[in-house]
Amino acid sequence: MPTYVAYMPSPLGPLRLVGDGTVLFSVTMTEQRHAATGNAGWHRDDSAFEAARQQLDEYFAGQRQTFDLALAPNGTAFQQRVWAALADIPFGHTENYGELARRIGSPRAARAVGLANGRNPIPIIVPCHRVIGADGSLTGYGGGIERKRWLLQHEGLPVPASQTRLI
Amino acid sequence: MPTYVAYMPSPLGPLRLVGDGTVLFSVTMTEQRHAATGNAGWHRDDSAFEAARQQLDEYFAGQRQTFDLALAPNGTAFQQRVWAALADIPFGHTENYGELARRIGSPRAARAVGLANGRNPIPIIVPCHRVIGADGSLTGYGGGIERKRWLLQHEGLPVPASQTRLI
DNA sequence: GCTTCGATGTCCGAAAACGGCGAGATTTAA
DNA sequence: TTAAATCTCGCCGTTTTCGGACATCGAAGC
Repeated sequence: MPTYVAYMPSPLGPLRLVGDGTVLFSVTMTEQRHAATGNAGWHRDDSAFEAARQQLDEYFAGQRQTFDLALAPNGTAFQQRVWAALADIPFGHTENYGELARRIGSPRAARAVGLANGRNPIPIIVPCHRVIGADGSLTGYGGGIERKRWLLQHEGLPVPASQTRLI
Repeated sequence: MPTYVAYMPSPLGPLRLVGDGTVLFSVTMTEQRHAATGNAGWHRDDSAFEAARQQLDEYFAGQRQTFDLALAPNGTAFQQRVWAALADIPFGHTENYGELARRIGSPRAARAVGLANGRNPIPIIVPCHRVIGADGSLTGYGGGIERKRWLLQHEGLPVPASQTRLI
C-alpha cells in the first residue's frame, strides 16, 4: 500500500500530512522535533487527505472545535494510551502532565507523559498542546513554545505573556 | 501480498518453505538456530513452491547439483555479499571462512563471515554447509553439525569421522 | 606445538542517560 | 509574616550506549 504526502498552508506555517490516502499517520510542521524524516518512496499529492485538510482549515478559521478523522499514529503501548487520553481534553481546556498521568492509571509517570506527548505524531488534531505544567507554564512543545502559545490563545485561553526570560 | 508456508519431508527431517508463492524467503529445518519464528498471518499451503520442492527432492535423490530458483533472503548488505558468494562454491567442493572473507573483499572478516553464514535464511539451496574451518573441521551449522556432516557426505566429500571429542 | 590476541559484523541484554514533571523544602523579595 | 521564586530529589518510559558472544584466522610468543 503506497504512502501519500500532502502539504498545506496554515497560520503555523506549512503542514505536512502523511498517510495511506484515507488514514492519517502524521502531521508535522517545520522544524518540529522528533518528526519522521521524509521517505523517497512517498507519493506527493497535495489533493490527498481532503477531509483532514478541510477540518484543519475550519479549525484555524475558528469554525471547528473537534476533529472527526481516521488516525493511525505509530507508537508504543504507553504512548498510545497517552495519545488516546489527549482526545478527552476539550477545546479551550487544559490539563497538566500529572493529571493526565493519573487519568491513564500511571500516577507517577508525569515525566514519561511529557516524553510521550513530545512524540505525538499528529499534533493539533491530537491536542497535545492542551497539556501544560502544574504551575500553569507552557513547559514545552515539539513544534516550539510559540506555536503552543498560539494554539492555546486561538482556543480562547489566557496565556502567560512571555516565557522567554531576559538574563 | 500474502505469505505462504509449505512443509515437505526430507532426509534431514521436515523442511519449512516460506515465501510469497513464487519467490522463496527462507527454508528452515527443525531446531534450527536463528530461524524466523512462525507468523499467524501466514497461509499454509503444502502445494506451493512446486519448483523448489521438486529441485530439493532431486538434490536429495542425488540427481541434481545446482538449484535454479527465485530467492529473496532478507539481511544486511554484508550478509547479502556473503550469501551471494556462497552460490559460487560448486557441489562437492568446500571453502574455508577466511578464503570466503578474502573473496568478498573483507580479508579480516572471517569471523563475521561465520556469523553471516549462521544467519543464512535459505540453507541447502544457498550452500552454507560448504564452508568449513581452515583446519578442515566442520566448526558449526545452524541446523546442527550432524546435518552439515550428512550434506557434505551426500556431496561425496570425506568428512572427519567424529567431531565430538571424548575428554 | 600450544596459547594468546586482535580484527570483524551483528545481535542482545543490561545499564545509563535523557527528557514538554511535580511535590516539598529552602531561600528571596515585599 | 507571606507568598512567590528556586532548588533538590524521586519518578518513569524510551533511547542510546556499551560490553559480550559468536559457525574464524593468522601472527607472535613461549
